[in-house]
Amino acid sequence: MSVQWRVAKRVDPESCRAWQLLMKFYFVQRRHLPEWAGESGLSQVQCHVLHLMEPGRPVPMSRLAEALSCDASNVTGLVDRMEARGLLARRAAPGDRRVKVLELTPAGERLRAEMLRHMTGQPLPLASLTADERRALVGLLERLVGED
Amino acid sequence: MSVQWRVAKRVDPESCRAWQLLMKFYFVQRRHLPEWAGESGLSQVQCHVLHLMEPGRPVPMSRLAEALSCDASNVTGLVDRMEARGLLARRAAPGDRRVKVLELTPAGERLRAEMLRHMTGQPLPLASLTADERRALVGLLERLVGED
DNA sequence: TATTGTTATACTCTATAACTATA
DNA sequence: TATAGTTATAGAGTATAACAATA
Repeated sequence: MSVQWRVAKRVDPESCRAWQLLMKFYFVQRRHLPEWAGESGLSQVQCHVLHLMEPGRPVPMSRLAEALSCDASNVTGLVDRMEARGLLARRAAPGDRRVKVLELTPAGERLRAEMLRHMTGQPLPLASLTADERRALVGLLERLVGED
Repeated sequence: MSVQWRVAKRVDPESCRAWQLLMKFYFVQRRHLPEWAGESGLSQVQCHVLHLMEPGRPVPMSRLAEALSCDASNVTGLVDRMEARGLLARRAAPGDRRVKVLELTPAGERLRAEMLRHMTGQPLPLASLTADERRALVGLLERLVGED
């Protein structure tokens, strides 16, 4: 870890400020996550699962563990509880009898849609931006978060 | 909840897209939070506490519960564990003998600085933006997340 | 009376290690 | 042998209710 290396890693002030604000945004959102769950009592990780599970797109358990950056044994219990609540279901995967894929139930799809509705509009004052500014923000975020 | 109300709440496509991307950003960051904790094994909520606790600024327990949107009884256990790890300390508050204020220890300050360093630069490709774009992003985020 | 923080309790989240079934 | 998922276990996070000390 030489001086040269540290100099090479030095970033400009705008990037530092941008990162400060992105971190702050993350924690502001984290604080308001209970509101997104609404009356349903979803936990943070359950909100994350619901966000990841798109209707009509089965997801193997192992892929969920990867997407959550958590251990596979964790996913077992998590899916147990969400399945017991009727939000999703395990199904056999064609081609490999070891894997189980997850699908949203109709109730799960409804709750997911409700959560997404709760998330949009709170708590940031997006309306305070002009139409041009919103377009610029979308363009920048597309570059950062990507399309996938 | 009349039809008029629902029409009044309708938002433009740019705002919808912006919200989709902001939500995605949140969950992308959430996934990478274990990396921010580095070798220290900090949990998500402990990272949140460290982010909130600025060196030299004592915080009452009740204010921490409010900032985390969680119950006061939760804060008791959380602070117990972080205090046991030597990251922060309870102190009596002048003027009101009911309240206890929290302060970072030197070890807590060091770990906080290390966490902030880990957070900046990962996992978003901020370097892919031009200097002008970074300035624009900072300006928009300042408006959204505010200064506080 | 109201507020700050704690305790007791119960449930959820999380990782580690050992295991089964399948590839 | 390696991989997908489960079980057992232990510790951390979380809310509810009841409580003590203070305002």
